[in-house]
Amino acid sequence: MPGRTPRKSTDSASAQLADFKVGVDNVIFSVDTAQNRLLVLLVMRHEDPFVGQWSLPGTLVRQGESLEDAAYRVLSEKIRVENLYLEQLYTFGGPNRDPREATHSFGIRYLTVSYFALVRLAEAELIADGVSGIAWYPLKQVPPLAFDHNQILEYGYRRLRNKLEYSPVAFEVLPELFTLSDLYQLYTTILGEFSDYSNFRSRLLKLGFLHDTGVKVSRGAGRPASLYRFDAEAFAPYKDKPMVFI
Amino acid sequence: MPGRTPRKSTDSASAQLADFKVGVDNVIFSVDTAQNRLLVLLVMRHEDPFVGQWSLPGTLVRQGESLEDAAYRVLSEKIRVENLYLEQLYTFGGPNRDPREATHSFGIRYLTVSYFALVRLAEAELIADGVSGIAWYPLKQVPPLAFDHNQILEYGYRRLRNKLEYSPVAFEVLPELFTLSDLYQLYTTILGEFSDYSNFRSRLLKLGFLHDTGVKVSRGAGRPASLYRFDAEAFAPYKDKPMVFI
DNA sequence: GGCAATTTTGGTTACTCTTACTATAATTGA
DNA sequence: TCAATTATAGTAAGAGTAACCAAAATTGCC
Repeated sequence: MPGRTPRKSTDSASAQLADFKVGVDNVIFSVDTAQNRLLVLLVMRHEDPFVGQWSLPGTLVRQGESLEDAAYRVLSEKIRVENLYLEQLYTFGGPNRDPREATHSFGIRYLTVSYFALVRLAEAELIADGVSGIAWYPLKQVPPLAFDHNQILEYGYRRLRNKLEYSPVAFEVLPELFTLSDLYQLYTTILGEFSDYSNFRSRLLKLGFLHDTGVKVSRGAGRPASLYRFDAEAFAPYKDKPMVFI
Repeated sequence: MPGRTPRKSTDSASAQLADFKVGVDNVIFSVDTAQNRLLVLLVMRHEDPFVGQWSLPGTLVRQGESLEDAAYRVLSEKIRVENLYLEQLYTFGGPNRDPREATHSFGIRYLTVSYFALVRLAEAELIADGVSGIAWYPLKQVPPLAFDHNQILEYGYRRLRNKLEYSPVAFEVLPELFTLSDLYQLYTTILGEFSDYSNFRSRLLKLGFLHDTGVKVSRGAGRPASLYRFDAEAFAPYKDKPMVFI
């Protein structure tokens, strides 16, 4: 398209195109039902930019590798996990978001595609190799992170709050068996106070996708609670419907 | 981190990293209230891969340019528009999604960050420069597109349907002044039958963010309808609340 | 063992919202 | 002027919600 680009440059566009390295960074959440805390997985950096600082687990994308493959690869390098929920979050690609852009060769940009993941704490075994620091951090205690990772984390947390309201992601982070109180605590710690416990119970139970196993557990004082299990099949009718789990 | 990469390769990671060109592609929706059709903006390709085929308006990202800037740049090259809603949609970056990866130099990958935009038809003047084909296509009549753009479009359409249910994006595509029937038609053409018109009216009106201008318009037979205006301030209380506009 | 505190569970009641439907008003076209 | 059409208004039954309350089953302490 000759003669119409509104910028300070020639029309042979390739002259001014940016070259990119592409990374993926994972925001991996879990919950500690015992202590009732939302956790996020962080890793210590051992390489050049931001050495010694905590960061989201990420990697650069390799030749022939899809973005999602790369996301799974980092994950599998850090934790051994049975089930996990993974979805793409947001892409950060502005100039100057990575210090390597300035130091390295000429004009390379660093773009990152962030992914959002949920895992069950009990099923996620951290891979400690002696060298790399890796830890579940309570969200409230997350330190300043490398790169723009605090921003990415904030983005992931927003996504978590949204998804919690109208999709059954709660059951991706809760243990396989959980009490209704666990479920309620999860909602309140993430969304804040939002409903009476008693009403929450009856609403959820009426929907019919929580099955009472009959097993009772006692945690400290009080009447023992029933352990429930999420029934994905029974949930199916609500899939893709605009339903709100307040 | 020496000695732990589970792949067929050396540890000096940079050897196997992919190099990327990054593009943005816009899924731009509007509605024709007269004919009651959902429209998407397509452009004819004049360059090498997929010459002569329709595609989403897109471009490659330039040096120093942010992703969003690039999205706005394409947009402003194609249409002159007063207001517009723009948000990032999804990033497609798998290998082999662009034929140039095979033909061009060694190992370059093409990644695209897609954006989702809504504009008012009356306020969007298409920029015809004699050369480039550009057109509003009714969604149902979209032909096979270049690259994986049909997939991106499908993704954008899904986003539109979702957003329509719990956010006031309808007022981004409707004209400034609209009748309640316009609004209802928009919802039904995009979401399908979902509610009685009478109930839809009273529900929306009770929420209090639609202001009756008092002006009446007559379109063919039937009683003239009032023109309404969306009041963003009055809507504010519902912002970020899990409210469904079914 | 008994009692208080605690937590789960199962309600009740008033109120709001939704749904399905009916009726009336104001226009156009024949 | 009348029929068709579209907008607007309202109503009644039923479903769902919110704010409570009470009983049941445990722990911990005396």
